[in-house]
Amino acid sequence: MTASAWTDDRIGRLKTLWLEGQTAEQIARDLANGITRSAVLGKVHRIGLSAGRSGRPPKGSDARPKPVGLSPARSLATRPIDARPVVAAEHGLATVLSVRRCQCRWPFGEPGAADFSLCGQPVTRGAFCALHAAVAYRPAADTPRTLDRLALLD
DNA sequence: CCCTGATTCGC
DNA sequence: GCGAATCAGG
Repeated sequence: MTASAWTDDRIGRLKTLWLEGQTAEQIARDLANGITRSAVLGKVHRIGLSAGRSGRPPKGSDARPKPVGLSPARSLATRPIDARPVVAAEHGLATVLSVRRCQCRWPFGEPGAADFSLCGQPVTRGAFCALHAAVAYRPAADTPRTLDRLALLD
């Protein structure tokens, strides 16, 4: 078969593992083939993920140290009023910062979004609860039943 | 020094 | 679009 062909299946695994918090090297190892961490990173970036982890700030050529134009007189009473993201945990019961080792880390929504959350259910296998583990750690052959259950999640 | 990820270049 | 190399940060 085509050794390096990023199909939806592999991309899905890539996204899941990446959002799991797995390192590029781990993902590369999970994907197997001839995929190295560089290949994983390249795909991850092109796909739209990346950014949010360590590494390097968005800079390429110009450091842009903010030359001039700084507002001299700014209302120092600028209220740090927030948009009140109280609606947060609508899908999951945990956040990336609050989730514990024993809680399911299945991602809900887009990472970085205000409503992004994690499942938070008791972990059964690896980093997920029984239901999500069945999807994340698919044994080998994905039964249509498993995918059908996924649809029932939401 | 090690590790990580991010960005950029070449194919 | 793909991978590898390189750079930068922790």
